[in-house]
Amino acid sequence: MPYDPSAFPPFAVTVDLVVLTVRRHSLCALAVRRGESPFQGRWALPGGFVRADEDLSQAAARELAEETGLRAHEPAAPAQDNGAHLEQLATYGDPKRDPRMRVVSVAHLALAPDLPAPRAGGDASNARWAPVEELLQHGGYGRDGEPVAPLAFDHAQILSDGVERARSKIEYSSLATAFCPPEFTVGELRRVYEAVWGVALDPRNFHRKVTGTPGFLVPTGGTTTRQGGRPAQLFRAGGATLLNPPMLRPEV
Amino acid sequence: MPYDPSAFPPFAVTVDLVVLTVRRHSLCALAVRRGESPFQGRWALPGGFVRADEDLSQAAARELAEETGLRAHEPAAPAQDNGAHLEQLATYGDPKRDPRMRVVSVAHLALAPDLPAPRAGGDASNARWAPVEELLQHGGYGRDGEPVAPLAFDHAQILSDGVERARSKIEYSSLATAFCPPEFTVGELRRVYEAVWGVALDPRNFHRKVTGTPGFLVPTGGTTTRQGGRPAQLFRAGGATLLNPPMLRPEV
DNA sequence: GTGTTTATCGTCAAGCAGACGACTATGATC
DNA sequence: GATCATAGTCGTCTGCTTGACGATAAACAC
Repeated sequence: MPYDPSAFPPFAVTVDLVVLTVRRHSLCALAVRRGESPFQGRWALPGGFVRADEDLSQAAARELAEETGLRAHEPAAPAQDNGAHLEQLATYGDPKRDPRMRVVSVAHLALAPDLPAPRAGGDASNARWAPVEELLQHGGYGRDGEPVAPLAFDHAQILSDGVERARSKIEYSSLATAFCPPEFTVGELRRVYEAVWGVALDPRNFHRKVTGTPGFLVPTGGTTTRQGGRPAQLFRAGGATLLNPPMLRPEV
Repeated sequence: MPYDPSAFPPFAVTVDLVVLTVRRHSLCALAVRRGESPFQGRWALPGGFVRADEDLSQAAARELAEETGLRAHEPAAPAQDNGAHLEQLATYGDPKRDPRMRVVSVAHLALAPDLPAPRAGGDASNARWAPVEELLQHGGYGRDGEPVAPLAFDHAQILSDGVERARSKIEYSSLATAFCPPEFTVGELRRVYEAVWGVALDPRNFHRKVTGTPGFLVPTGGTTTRQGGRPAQLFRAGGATLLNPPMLRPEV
């Protein structure tokens, strides 16, 4: 049976990125300022159209590289290099989500270690790392007193879903190491959990949990004092990707 | 800036459904036989094009109703009525996944109680409930000796992802009740877990766990002997949607 | 009545988590 | 150099949850 173009309505397909990192003890997301209508001048999640010959994950990795310079590695591969974790999040297709046309957006979630400065096509003033609470509180004010308008389109919903995915996934997987540099200390990993969950964790119990889980952390032999205080052992992420039993998120 | 149709390539967007139920102590999925090329005569997951004015979840609910007659309720709503649980699963967009054209499919996962007979547009011979292992083992043979060809398109991958989602989600949520009728016994719920996980669970420990979790099960006051043996209390699903601590899936 | 089936309650030991004391090793400050 | 602050690491104790499993209860089949 030949292909009948009239049998289906045409859609534009985009990828949007929730890029999360931990900066100054708080969970931050990458936001870019829109240069075009609609929502011109408003902050939005980075993203763009999927090309005709591209897979969705390829498109997400390309957008991630364009916005941050990060290479992505697939969920299967371990976080050995300095690339970012990238996984599909969810797809958003409300008919009215883009006033111009029918757009279906496949959102992806990227987790990266603390990065230098963002770049959006070389224009730093149009991209920034912002604490997720700041991006999600509609009508509040940012650190510099600038009024924070709601994110463009349905990006607040997407960001919220991405944050929730990250919060729940570090419970039962070793994904939190994606926020860390290749070598890190137990304390640095704990501060990642504390920033993502917004809670304080007991350093002693945390240390016992992560070092007692086989395959989670592999000591590299080195130590560091970059956090001050007593030198801490350096670890790499081990091969284990699933934490069983999971890390328990304290009740809030 | 006006809308420029040349700025993006057009896609067809479909929804595919992984409809799971528990029948005769085994996890089964709904499969339909394709009447058209490509993959004519092969089994596939039910699905169809998203209409021009439809949201993705609306399209999934419409397809579900067309194939099974089930009404869907959103994840937020409790499973009070006899509808099915429906949630978005993942999106598949490999450029070559459909040989005819560029199709992005937003797969959804539906969980339903054991149903009468399937109907695919009224044609029962072209729809069936099949154990998921049977649908996933490429080149095996079904119960009736009929050779089982691999599912069409990338539907084996989609089904596999849906089964894995269901298996993991009943660990930490009350989702297993979606496989049960509105009123059910602890034993029936246990057999759901056993079928989905493919393991045997201790009836006594299971009973202690589910009845000891506040808000998980609400006794209706009634009893039943439909399973034989001593009459069992009937329960409805309680308001709790998250199980904390989770039900532990035994190592296999 | 006896046996079978399923449901439900109880017991016990092992393991894990939360609370928290104690000690160690560095840099900063006086 | 002594003292202090900071951060890391090792233990201890208690309570809760789990897994294994014994025992009892209430139906049906014969």
